[in-house]
This record gives sequence, structure tokens and C-alpha cells, in this order.
Amino acid sequence: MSLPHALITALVEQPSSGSDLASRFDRSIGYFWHATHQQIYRELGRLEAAGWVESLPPESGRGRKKVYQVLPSGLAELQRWVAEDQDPLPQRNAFMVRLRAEAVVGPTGLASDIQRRLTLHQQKLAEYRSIEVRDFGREGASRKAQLQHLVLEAGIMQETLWIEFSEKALKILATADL
Amino acid sequence: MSLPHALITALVEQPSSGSDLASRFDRSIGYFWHATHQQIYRELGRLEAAGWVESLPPESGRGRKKVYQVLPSGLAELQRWVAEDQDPLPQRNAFMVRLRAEAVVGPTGLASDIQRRLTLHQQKLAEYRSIEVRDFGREGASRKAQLQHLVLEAGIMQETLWIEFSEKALKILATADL
DNA sequence: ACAACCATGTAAGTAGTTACATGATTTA
DNA sequence: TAAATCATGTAACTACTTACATGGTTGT
Repeated sequence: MSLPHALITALVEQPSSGSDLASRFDRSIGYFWHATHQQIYRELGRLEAAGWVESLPPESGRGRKKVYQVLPSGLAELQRWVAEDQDPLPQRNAFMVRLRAEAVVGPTGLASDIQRRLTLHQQKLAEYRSIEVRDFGREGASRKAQLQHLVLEAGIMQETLWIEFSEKALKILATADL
Repeated sequence: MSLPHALITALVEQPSSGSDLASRFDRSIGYFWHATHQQIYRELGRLEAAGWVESLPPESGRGRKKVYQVLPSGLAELQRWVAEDQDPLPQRNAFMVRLRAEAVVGPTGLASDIQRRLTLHQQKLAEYRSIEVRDFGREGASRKAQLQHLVLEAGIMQETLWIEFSEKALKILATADL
């Protein structure tokens, strides 16, 4: 369960309100750990109850936003969690289930949906590449920047994989459905 | 939500009991959609209540096993679901959360755990490759076999990706932690 | 006949999703 | 000043996880 630690990380990088976090989860952090605003607000409440973060009084934010920042015990918890060994999570890939189902009940018109998904993956890849150019253009970066770049590279590698895979699938369907 | 359709697919391929399915989910199907035996038994009950599968009377199985088989309405439901457009599921990759956290609170001793995970991915890859040799050695396969092979290839591509990624991560940690 | 294991399940809890609600602030 | 949007939530539900239970079967 990584949501609390993803939130603490985000708050260490930049103290934020729930809605700030929600929009950051739509951009950078959420590329690897999706969360809705309801999850975020609920989890922020838990983090505060656990004494890992505190919310600044609203006047300091000059509005209705409730800005949270990480407390020392929250930072300690994050360090503990990061240092812990963890196994890769079990896979859940609905598209593979669907391909396997198609193999036994098909042919259905899968190709058009694969084409549509291929486009989505190409868009995501382009997005990642533009972030890469914008944020990681220069050489000789710090350890921190190198690791952040590495995470982005994982995204690039994954999207590249699914593009390649989609093309392979289309090729099979084109020849096998004749 | 793909578990019911993963189960129907598995039962179309081969009528099975709950425990048979549980062991198949530990091998082939579960490589892409993990499920525990509790989930499987519960879902089989729902599928039967929905009239999509039926359980054969226990005497036909010659034991205490309850063997399920797919009914025509279950097959129709599977076809409907397969033909439906679906977006890729939102990503949830705890390791990327962890790397990003490490970037802000590190260095911790990440390298040893990455090395351990690298070994796990290499083992999985070897497993996939041996299944490939065993089940998909010959040429000129049927459409069905080609699609089943394709699913396995996705697994091979993914494990290869994580091996490559782990090696890249180790390289960064080796130079940046000096 | 007793222990170990197998097959099926129940119960309780956590995580994530979907739909809706409320008051504050900005915009037309 | 009314409508639209923003920020923060509540409620209800579904999916998944973890721990335990029960009775049948197999092996010694």
C-alpha cells in the first residue's frame, strides 16, 4: 500500500493542499500511482491523525486551501518504508485477460481498439519525452535528479513496450483474420 | 474488473473446480491477473448465481471437487466483454513511488533490494522462456495459438524491461553513491 | 484411527471507486 | 448578483486481502 508514502513524498517535495496534490497526481506522481481526490483527502486525514503531517492554519494560505506539510515523524516513516525490502506487486493487466479470452471466443473486431490504444500510448510517450527534455536536458545532474529521471525513463520504456506490443498484435490479427 | 471474465475464459479452456482454478492462477492465467482462492470461490458463486456457469453434480467429478463449466449465456457475456473498447488501467507501481521517495530521503541501501528484484525478474523470464519452448515451439500455429503466444510474449517483454531497468538503476546508484 | 493435507468456504478489515453534497470564490 | 467553478468533503459500494474454520480424503 503506497498511497500514504506517495503523498508524504509529494509533500516533502512541496507542501500542498488536497487539490494541489490531486492535480499533481494527474500529472507527475500519478503516472505511477493513480489516486482520486477522494482517496487523497481521506488519506491526508489519516496522515494527520497519525502525526506524520500537519495542516497549516488556513490564514497562512490566504484562502480556503488547507496546506499540509510533513512532520519529522512523517519523514522518518518515509525513510523506514523506503529502506524496507519489497517484492514486485502481482500483475493485473486486463488487456492480457482480454487477448486470452479473444483467443477462445474470437475473432471479434479487436484490431480497432488496439489501434486506438496504440495512439493513447504514443501520446503518453510524447508527453513523457517532452517532460524529459524540459526537466532533464542538462548533463551532470545530482543524485536526486538522476533518480527522478530514472523514474521517468521507466515510463518511457513502458510506453515504448506497449507500442511495440500493439504493433505486433495488429500484425498477427491482420494475417490471422484473413 | 476482469476477474469474472478471466475465470470464464479459464473455464472455457477447461472446466475446473475452484482449487484447479486457484492452481492455474498460480501458473498461467495469474501471470496477468492475480487472484487468491478466496476471490475465486466467491466469484464462482456469483457467476453461478448470474447463470453464466453451472457446477456439475459432485458424483460426476468422483470426489468432493465441484467442477464448473460455462453456459451459453456465460460465453455470450465473454464475447460481449471482449468486443468492448477498454482504456488501459491506471498504473500503480510501488517501486516507482519508492524510487521517487528515495530521491528525496536517500541514500538508503536500495541497491541490495534492486539486486534481489533483478534476480526475481530473471527467474520469471526464464520460466516464461521455458513455457515458450514447451508450448509454442512449432511454426504455422493457429490463430488461437498465435494469440496465446502473444500474451506470453508480453510477459517476456515486461520481464526483460524490468531487468534492463534494474541494471540501469544499479548503475546510477553505484556511481551516485560514491 | 490419527495426522496431514485438500477443497471449500466464512468473517473481518483495508483499498479503491462512484455518486453526491456543501460552502467559498471567481467570473459573466 | 447569479452562474460557474473550486476546494473539501460524506456516503455507499465494490474489489481485494488476511486470518480463520470445517469437513472430506489420503497416507501411515
